[in-house]
Amino acid sequence: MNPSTANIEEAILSAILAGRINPGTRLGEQKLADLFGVSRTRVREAMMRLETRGIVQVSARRGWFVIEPSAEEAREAFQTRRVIETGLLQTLRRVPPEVVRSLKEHVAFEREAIDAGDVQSRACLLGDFHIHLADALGNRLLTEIIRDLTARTTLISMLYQPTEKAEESSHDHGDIVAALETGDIETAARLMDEHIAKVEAGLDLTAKPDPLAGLRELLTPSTFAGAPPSIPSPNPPLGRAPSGRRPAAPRAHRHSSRKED
Amino acid sequence: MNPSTANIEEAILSAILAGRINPGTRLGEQKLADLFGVSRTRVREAMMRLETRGIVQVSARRGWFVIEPSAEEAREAFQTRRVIETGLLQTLRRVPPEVVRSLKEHVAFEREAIDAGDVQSRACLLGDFHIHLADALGNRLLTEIIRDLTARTTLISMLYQPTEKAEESSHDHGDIVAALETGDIETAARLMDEHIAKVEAGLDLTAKPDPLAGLRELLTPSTFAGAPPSIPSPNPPLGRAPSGRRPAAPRAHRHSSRKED
DNA sequence: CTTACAACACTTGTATACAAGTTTGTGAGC
DNA sequence: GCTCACAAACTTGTATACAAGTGTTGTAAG
Repeated sequence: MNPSTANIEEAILSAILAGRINPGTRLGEQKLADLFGVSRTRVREAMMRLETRGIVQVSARRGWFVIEPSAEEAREAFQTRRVIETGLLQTLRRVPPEVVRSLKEHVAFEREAIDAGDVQSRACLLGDFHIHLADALGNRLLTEIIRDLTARTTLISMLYQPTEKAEESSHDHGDIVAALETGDIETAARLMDEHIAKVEAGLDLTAKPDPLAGLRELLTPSTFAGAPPSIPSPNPPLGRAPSGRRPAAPRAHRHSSRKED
Repeated sequence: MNPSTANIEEAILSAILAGRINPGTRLGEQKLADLFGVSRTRVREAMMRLETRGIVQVSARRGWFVIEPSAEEAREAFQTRRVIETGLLQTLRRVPPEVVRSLKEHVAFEREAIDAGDVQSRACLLGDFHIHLADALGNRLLTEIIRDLTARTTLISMLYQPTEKAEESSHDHGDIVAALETGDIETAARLMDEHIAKVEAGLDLTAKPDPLAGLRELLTPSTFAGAPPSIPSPNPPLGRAPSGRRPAAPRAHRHSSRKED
């Protein structure tokens, strides 16, 4: 089968929603072209579409990178989600019983994944809850918008969230569904607002994302004996670059390895 | 200067927001490339970006067309706007005085354009009101979303609106601003909901958009003697001024479906 | 040992050529 | 006169070649 640009787009987006692709990841055109068995042209199309959806960014002649939202952009994304999702709930006059059932089922799946410790499924399901909720309105346009926003906030969480609070989120989801079941839309909207605000508050937006995070992650887990004694450690809050942020290069600048022994 | 893809994108989008480009207009790659003095590649990029934003659609090997939303899609677009814009207002806790002043000024401009009979400015300003309002939050992401949605509903209005009710819309805008000025956010949100609902209700979504509208429009205004006796005109008269300017794509070339006779 | 510099490999940006499909125009046959 | 078949013109789809930068690395001077 010959993957279309939509396939490529979708593959990347769902990988992001599932948390398999980190923010800042470089997505080389040629690599992707080889991977999907098409020419660069198609990959480029997909990347440009993803760029207009706010998922990736291009750095001129350096490559395509999964976005690394700044603190300001993170705030905007969460505010946008609060605006849209509370507005959505308030528009929902009544929730059909089968939708409630479907949502309850979804929350049950969340719990399952959490209990099983399945990190991948867990992240995917937690984001999917909001998409499913949007589906309740049956508005494809709105669902699409929320889907893109969810991808964005998922990436933000990966950048700034010190610890995942999956259980708490799932609990919130359960409360929202419960309110919907009793028909108390107003409460559901309030709970949603608080839920999103809570997720945002759980982030550490003051901490500049570590430009070496990718490398560090690649190196630390391999705890075999031959590894260097200690990676310098997640540094204390270092001063932020004053003028503009550079799209973090995935590879280290140069290893001025002054290791002290 | 060499127009970038963003320039092309923006040129087309603002032409749509200003009502200079009708839904269904064909946008040929080569024509646009010649017009902007670039190769097809750049035009293609711009079109694909606009496609992901829901502004144009491609019909395989036939061309790019400005979207002609179906009745169902129209409903979705208006519902989405209601959800987002009421949500936005409710998020707005207080409105800074200078924003209120700016909005009042904007409404004054609307009135001016309406009184002057400037159809082009009028349509542009009426849509721009909502974009300005979104600006009040200072959330660029949300503003961008609303901008795209406004483009979409502008096109829908061109397709389905039998008569423009510019004065009424501008009046509604004034009421909303007045409510904001007194700090009565709740009322502002309600007014906005009613306003958008009213605009939607003013459409005739039951009427299938005339696939020959473009052609008919091009032919009817020329009321010279030698013209064919009468264009069949299956629909009640649509009174759109010819405004003999030529759009970006000179040919309004429609895919003619089967005609009833 | 550090630093400056130049060459190199690699990536995206853009145009162009050709393939594939659609619409339009033309003429033969009835 | 009308319909149908077929060819020509035109349009988008896709790949490829080359141009233009960017970051890295090797090397030599201080």
